[in-house]
Amino acid sequence: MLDAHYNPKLVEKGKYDFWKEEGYFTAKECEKPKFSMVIPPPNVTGMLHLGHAWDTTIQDITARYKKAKGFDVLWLPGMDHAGIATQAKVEERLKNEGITRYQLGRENFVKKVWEWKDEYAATIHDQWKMLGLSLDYTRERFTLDEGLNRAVNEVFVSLYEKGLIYRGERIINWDPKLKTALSNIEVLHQDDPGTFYYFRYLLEDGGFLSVATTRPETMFGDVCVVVNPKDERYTSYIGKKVMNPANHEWIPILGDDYVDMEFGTGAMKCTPAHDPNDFLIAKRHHLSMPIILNDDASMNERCSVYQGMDRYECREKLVKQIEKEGNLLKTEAIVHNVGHSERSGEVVEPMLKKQWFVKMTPLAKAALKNQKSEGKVEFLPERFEKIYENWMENCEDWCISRQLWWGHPIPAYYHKKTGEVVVSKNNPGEDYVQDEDVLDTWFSSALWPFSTLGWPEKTKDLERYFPLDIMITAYDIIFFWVSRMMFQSIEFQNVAPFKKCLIHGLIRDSEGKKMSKSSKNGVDPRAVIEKYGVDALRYFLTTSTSPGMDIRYSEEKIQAAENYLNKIWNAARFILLNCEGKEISKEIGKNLGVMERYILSRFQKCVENVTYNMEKYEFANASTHLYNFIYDDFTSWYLELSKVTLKGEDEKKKADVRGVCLYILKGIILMIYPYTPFIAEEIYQALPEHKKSIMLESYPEKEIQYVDENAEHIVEDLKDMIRDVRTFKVEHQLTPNQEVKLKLRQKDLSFDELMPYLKRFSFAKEIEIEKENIDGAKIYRYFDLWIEENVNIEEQKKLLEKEIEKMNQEIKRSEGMLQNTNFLSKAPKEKIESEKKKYAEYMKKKEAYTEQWKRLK
RNA sequence: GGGCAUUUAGCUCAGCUGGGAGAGCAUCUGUUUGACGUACAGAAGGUCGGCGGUUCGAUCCCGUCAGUGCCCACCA
Repeated sequence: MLDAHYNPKLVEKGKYDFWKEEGYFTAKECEKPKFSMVIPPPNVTGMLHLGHAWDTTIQDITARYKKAKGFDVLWLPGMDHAGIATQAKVEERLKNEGITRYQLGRENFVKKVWEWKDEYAATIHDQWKMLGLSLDYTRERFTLDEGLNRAVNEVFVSLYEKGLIYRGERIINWDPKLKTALSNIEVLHQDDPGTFYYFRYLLEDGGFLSVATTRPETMFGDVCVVVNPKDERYTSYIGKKVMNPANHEWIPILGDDYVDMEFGTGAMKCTPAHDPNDFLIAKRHHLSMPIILNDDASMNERCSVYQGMDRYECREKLVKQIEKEGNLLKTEAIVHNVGHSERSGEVVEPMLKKQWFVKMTPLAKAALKNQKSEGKVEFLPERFEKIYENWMENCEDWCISRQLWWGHPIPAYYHKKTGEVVVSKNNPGEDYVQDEDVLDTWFSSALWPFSTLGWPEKTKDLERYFPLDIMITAYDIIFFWVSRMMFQSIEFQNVAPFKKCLIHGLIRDSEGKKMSKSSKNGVDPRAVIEKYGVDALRYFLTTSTSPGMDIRYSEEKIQAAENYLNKIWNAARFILLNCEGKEISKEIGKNLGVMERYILSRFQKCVENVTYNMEKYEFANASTHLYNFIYDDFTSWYLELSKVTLKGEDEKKKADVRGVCLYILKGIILMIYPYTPFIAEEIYQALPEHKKSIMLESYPEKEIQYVDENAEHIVEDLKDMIRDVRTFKVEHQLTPNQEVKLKLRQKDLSFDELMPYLKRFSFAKEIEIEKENIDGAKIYRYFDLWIEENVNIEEQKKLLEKEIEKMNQEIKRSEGMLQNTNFLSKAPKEKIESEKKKYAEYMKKKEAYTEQWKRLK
């Protein structure tokens, strides 16, 4: 028997290991249709946060639901080596020990990172377990494992051979702290305050040009000043020379359409090696491209006395020097967009460097074309498709080489003497050295949907489970990951990697701010689980918002979830207590009482609504339907009403009630099970008849033979009556259990079966049924319910007047519609019919109230 | 500068193709009814951001204005 109180800790204990050991998480080739997904591999950089918990719980619900629906479900787990992020963490740890990675050397450093990886993989496993994720551990992968490395090399070599990967010298984003190149999307742009400096550039034949910049230190790398050839102010200067006030070199004035005449002074300095636009201008005009920064963003040997100085220190000192020389015209405080490294936060420096790139145009084109075909990926919600496409349409070549040690080595080899480049899966020989860089982490993550299934081998798993049925992830990595999985899969598998893509939002703190380490507003899932249990956390995460929207963390809601689970727990306990050792009808549905017919019918509708929403991945809607059924129909009404029978003498009826209760209880816990598997399993195991685990059960199906509209109507009427009596008591300051006398006028409805219920729930001493009009002053409402108690006539009248006024308003509204010829001619038939019905209902009620009002003398 | 989303009860949010405004929490009143006080019964609370338009009818569709949040973008 279930304990008297729901205790999440006791309930959760041992279940995960049980499921895992029984092999319930393992996908098997079998007769069933397959349903496959892969976990977005978490970085091995640290703890999982609430965002992970949310993302994985949605997936777990999906996996468990599909399994219960009869699918052979594969949910493949794994982790990401997270190149930059992990390396940075390990370096930081070493720094605390006073060691740098250079002191360790590459090999030893990488060994240290593997140690780190093992440590954090263990933590992540613990957290997956804590969350109850039904992951197929027999197929777990790591982005840096051997098999995935084969996939990476295969893809790299293939793309290179197709001309879709190239090595080239271009302006890339340089992170001076981590000393590596970054791709465009690893740079976060933010508005920072800055200064716009206006300098005097002396002309060779007298006079000067005013040129403005926010980065004076880059002037050491300037090769010209550019003006728009259409700019009449400057046309005569083109071809002449000006003096760079930083290094006093004479540089030419060129004309180029790129320059915006409206902006600044209309004359722009050009630093080809440190600005993407300047780079393009320099290319057009065949100019030199001097680099002036070292890898740590200090000034290099081209910068005279500033050599070795940090870029900002140089900026400050240089401006002072120029000012001293009388060439600083003015300064202006501005706010401008500055790129920061996503990982280190450092201001990114655009730099001319030789790197490896993926040529995006052909790949993006194919991906976009696929989205217009039958094989398109269905985004949920739909709007994210546009965001994805928009990015695909505008993306630039992807810089994939990183100057790191932790990651997939680039399968490119250089001849020691000739420098010849060989791109190959194997080392071409002793005369060659391998490229020292590694690949962007996302290069390997992009292959995740098929590399984890064994590709490039033709494995059974790949054949059976690919493409995936759904990908579930947050909107902040659509560009990083979703888009890249798409074009790689289309390129190498000729098909999109998944059929659907369910996008969810981000979790925010209770104030609505993004959770982050720096603002220290992060909530540790483990603390929440400790306090409320994982089922409550899972329920909160998956029912608090609609698809695509952010969640605001709310401890109150988690508390509410726990209360809800306690409610289910107690309902189950009540039912089981009443069934223990008693006779239970096996076959329900025959000669049932009206209450049982009612609740069975309501339950079918609940199953229908829940299933409908589960299929659409509308987990919040599905849970709301279930919640309403459980709270209102089942526990607040049916279980209370059923006590009438259970306390009675009729053994057959009692057995029926027990049978119905068990049937519905089982259905309820099967529907709540994907959300809250632990409590569901616990209750399931307590059922008189059950399999070894709830994981072997099937999802409830709607059973049409139990739908009974008539029973629903009858019981709704009864509920109305009971509510009326309750309200009456409150309004007259009677205690709820105050005994009253009821008289009611029997009309078309047969109340006989309802009498015991009405009596018990109204605390009626007696109920008199009048065939005719009743002559009396104590009348209550339209059910023709008379309540003989100390009724304040004036108050009663007022209440009735209020009701009548309400009805009048409804009638007025309804009449307005029904007398409107346009409505009658244009509105759908059903609308008109239902409106007519409503109208009749209002009239009937009004009439009854009015009649009663008249009796109140 | 583009784009996406959002504005509904004190708070957090639902509201499914236009047809009588909902939930949870909070508030107030009452309840030792034998599953649950982590509960039960009731109550109060909203000009659905503003203004136009379409429609017989708009929280819902269109336009516009305003507030909020986010994403993208090479303006020195």
